[in-house]
Amino acid sequence: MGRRVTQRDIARMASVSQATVSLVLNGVSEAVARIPAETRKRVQELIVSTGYVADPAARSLVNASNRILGVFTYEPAFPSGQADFFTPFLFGIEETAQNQGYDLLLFTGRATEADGRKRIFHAGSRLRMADGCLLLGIVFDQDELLRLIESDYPFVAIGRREDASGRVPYVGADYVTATADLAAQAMKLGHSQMAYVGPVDGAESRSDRWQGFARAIAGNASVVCQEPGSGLDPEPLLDRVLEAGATIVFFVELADAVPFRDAVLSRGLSVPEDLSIVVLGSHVRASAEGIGFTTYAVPREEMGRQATDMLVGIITGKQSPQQILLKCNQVPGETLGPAKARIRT
Amino acid sequence: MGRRVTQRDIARMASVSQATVSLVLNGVSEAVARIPAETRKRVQELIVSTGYVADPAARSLVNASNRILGVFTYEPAFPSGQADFFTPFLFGIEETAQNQGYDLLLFTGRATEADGRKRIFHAGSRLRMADGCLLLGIVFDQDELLRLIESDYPFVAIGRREDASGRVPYVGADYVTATADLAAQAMKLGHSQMAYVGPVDGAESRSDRWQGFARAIAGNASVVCQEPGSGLDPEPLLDRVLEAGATIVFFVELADAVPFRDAVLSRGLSVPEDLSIVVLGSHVRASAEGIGFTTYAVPREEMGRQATDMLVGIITGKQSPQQILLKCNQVPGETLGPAKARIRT
DNA sequence: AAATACTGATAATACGCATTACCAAACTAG
DNA sequence: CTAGTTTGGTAATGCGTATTATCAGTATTT
Repeated sequence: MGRRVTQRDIARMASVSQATVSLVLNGVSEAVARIPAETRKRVQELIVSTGYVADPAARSLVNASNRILGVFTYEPAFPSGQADFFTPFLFGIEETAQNQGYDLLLFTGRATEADGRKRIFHAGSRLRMADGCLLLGIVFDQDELLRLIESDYPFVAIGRREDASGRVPYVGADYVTATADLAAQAMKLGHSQMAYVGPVDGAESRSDRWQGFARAIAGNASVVCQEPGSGLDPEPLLDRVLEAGATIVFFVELADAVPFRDAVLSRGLSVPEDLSIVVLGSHVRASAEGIGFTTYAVPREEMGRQATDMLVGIITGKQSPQQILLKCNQVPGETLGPAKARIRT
Repeated sequence: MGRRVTQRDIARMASVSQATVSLVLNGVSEAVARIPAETRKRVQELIVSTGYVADPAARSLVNASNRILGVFTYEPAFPSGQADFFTPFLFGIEETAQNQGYDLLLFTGRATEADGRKRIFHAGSRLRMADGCLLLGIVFDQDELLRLIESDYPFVAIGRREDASGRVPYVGADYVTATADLAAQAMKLGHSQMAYVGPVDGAESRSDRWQGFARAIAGNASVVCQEPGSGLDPEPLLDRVLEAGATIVFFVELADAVPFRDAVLSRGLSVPEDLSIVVLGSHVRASAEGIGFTTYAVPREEMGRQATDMLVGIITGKQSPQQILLKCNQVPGETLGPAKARIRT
């Protein structure tokens, strides 16, 4: 490749000094440096015609902004499994970055041999090429969060993070309230024997659901069956659920709910007449899949948008780091109905 | 931002020079600089204990490379409509970039007021932040391609491009052969009256399909019906197809084929007994949608991978720009069957 | 005519790192 | 004792940019 054009090249062409080019480029006010309109214009034109762009490396050496937002995903960003999980966030991020005039730098860093996780900090990390960074993922690394905070590097997490003694700026989804609302709705419909399929602790997004659920039913309904979820065989699961006398099943993962529903139907039972099914959060896709599960929509695009806005605000100093929870909208669906006297099998 | 540890800090602590720290850090061989094991160890320990990481900006200033690959999409990258189109490419690109140790810079640039298209070159373009660039999209801008080539900037297009007098490096899909194969297969099954739904010119990917199709059937079968496709009302389309006496319909867009098939079925006809349907290319998703259309798979991930590899090769000077077409694998499906005496309606 | 103010720049410097040329001291060979 | 060699480093430099102090020349005021 023919060497990149530098300010010196432009300076030579315009018969001025490199300093002048820099001053024109950054449009400094008359107060700090006087450059007559004529010279200014001459340099400007060279800049445009050569397609010159300041080298981000050199700029960040002298502590200037690059109009680049970093995006780091703890789990591999694209590889298929995660695809549907991350892409909605990226939609929102890209849209907002575009509006704000920032480009996106996707950190691809490889997973370490040690624990198979990606690391933000590692020899050769290009984190500082970006003016700030968005963090996505299910599970975060504590030490890295601390280090980010201590180094005062602008960043925003997507998803609630109570790590690092609560100093992590984030835009999350209010799983607690949304889940509690669904549970309350179920109780109003007469359900008192409930099953819950999914993890009850671990990442915030998991434990929040369980807590919202547990608090809502406290005293007025009981959990007769609780399973960890994720790839369970639907048939034995259904056996246990019916055995326990549950009239409704709450699923954390849509992926678990789909085969379960099939199992219910193929056993001659109907949903929600005989058994109600509720999914705790899903993306827009869920409704497009044909089956109208009762659930709530996690506003992933909007989370991406607001996180990006917040990050830009922090970078430009117009906003201080915050912690925001967005409301999840209820999706009525067709799988939640009134409780019915239990059919013992 | 609290100042970070630099090589100078470490040098002071270890009572050596900054140069020595750099030499130890990069583990240069004895041949180029002799550092006794003792000193080496002392410095190493300081590096570890301080958690020092070389500033990527300073590093790339020296190496004249940013280890960043740009990604430019002519159509908006993520916004939902295009989502499923671009993401498979991005999977492959991300995977390979990661393996090669490059990060990805997504150019978000806005569409111009004038024609609603995005531009690579515009005031403030950060193209040159990347060491090279991947180009995605259906329709490219001729002038910009020329400018890229003339400026000797490393880039690779995804999808065949015959613009700019054939000097565009690309990794494309062999639509011609794949389409011709399907057409030949159809003829072997006795089809001679064919319908073709989709554009016959415009972008290479469109015209390639038509040409592969037209050449394959030349003389031995005839096109009794040709429609532009894209959001056609399926009912009238079906009328015209049957009217014309076609025994098979080729669709460029899966999105057109799905409602068409529904229309056929709801009219009491069966596929492929009464009418065969073939889709000219689709992503992996197609098969997962439940309906097993006869088609061929465009290897989008692989295109992304090979394009990225080529780009890195060009940047590092280990490879010269090339033009590559990848084979599309046939997907047998269940919608292509033997031709049958036509039912006149 | 001398002092002062303004104009239009530029030279110099720092940022953090990699790299090369060079050097003083210790050691060895003759 | 001198010349050469090896050891263990260091000083200097450049990468491309932003920024500040400075300056030569011209215009204006006293």
